[in-house]
Amino acid sequence: MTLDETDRHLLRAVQEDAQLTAQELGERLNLSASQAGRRRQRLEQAGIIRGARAVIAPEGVGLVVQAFVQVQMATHDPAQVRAFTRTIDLSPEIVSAWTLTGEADFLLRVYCADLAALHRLVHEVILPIPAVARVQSQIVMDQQKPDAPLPT
Amino acid sequence: MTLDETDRHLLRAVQEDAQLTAQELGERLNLSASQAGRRRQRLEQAGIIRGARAVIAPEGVGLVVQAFVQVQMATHDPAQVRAFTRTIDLSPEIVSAWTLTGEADFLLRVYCADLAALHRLVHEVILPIPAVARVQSQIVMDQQKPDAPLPT
DNA sequence: GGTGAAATCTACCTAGG
DNA sequence: CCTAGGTAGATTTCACC
Repeated sequence: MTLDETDRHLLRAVQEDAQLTAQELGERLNLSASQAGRRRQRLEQAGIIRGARAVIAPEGVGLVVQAFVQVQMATHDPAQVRAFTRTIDLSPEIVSAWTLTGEADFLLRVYCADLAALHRLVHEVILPIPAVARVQSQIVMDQQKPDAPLPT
Repeated sequence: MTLDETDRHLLRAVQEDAQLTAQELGERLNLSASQAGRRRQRLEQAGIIRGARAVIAPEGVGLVVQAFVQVQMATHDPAQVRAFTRTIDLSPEIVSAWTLTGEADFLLRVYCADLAALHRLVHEVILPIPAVARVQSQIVMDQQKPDAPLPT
């Protein structure tokens, strides 16, 4: 699918606010409401706009500790790694997990109620998994740039 | 503000899909549409629901390389660091940036069109900044757990 | 690009604990 | 008195022109 400059502008707009009406979107793009709505719908059907997520204030729900946890595996044996990815799936504090190139095999993004909860997650949940060799957690002190739109 | 179990259930639901109608939300929560809408509105006004963002498929807009870039600073002098944070703000490929405890001072999340673009960002944009001492970038191979709702 | 029917939101109202 | 459910007018969407 080919995107023109107006499409890219639309994608930036809905990433900042998914609740814009077709009317408001049209004003930003210098389009009529019907054209703006039509373009948005086309991008949804093409799978480029995947959906919309509400943004929650973590402090509002008592999650004051954010951290990134790097995990190095002792083995790459699929059966062993599977026990680890299962734990990822089942731990609600782990909201995102990526496999990375380089020395750290996994990067986890976690939200906890307090430092003790983070400590428990690392030492009682992640480290005891046989496939895990080493864990390093870094606490987020400040978010300098908060989730900007993708560079389209 | 105090949240009951229904509020937490609502927050999980709108994080998965912010476009749910009050009707649909009510069905999931065993509430009438009017009550579901009222609760959502209350959580918005309390600032717990901050808004909604569209989720874009990165590949759909030609961004096939995702990476995390760790940056260690040579100095903590505010004026020097400022030049770095300004670059963060001005670089569209850098979508998120956090300051962390531990050896790496900043963690950047970046999206690029290709490996060459990532290489240029690191070597021609970030590394030349005087305040920057060391940069290590790790490319995302796979997203194991994709942005789950916050554990509420 | 515009229009109208259908659906949605939201402010207001009523009932029950 | 406070919370839940229902209703009607205004707003938004979307298929069609």
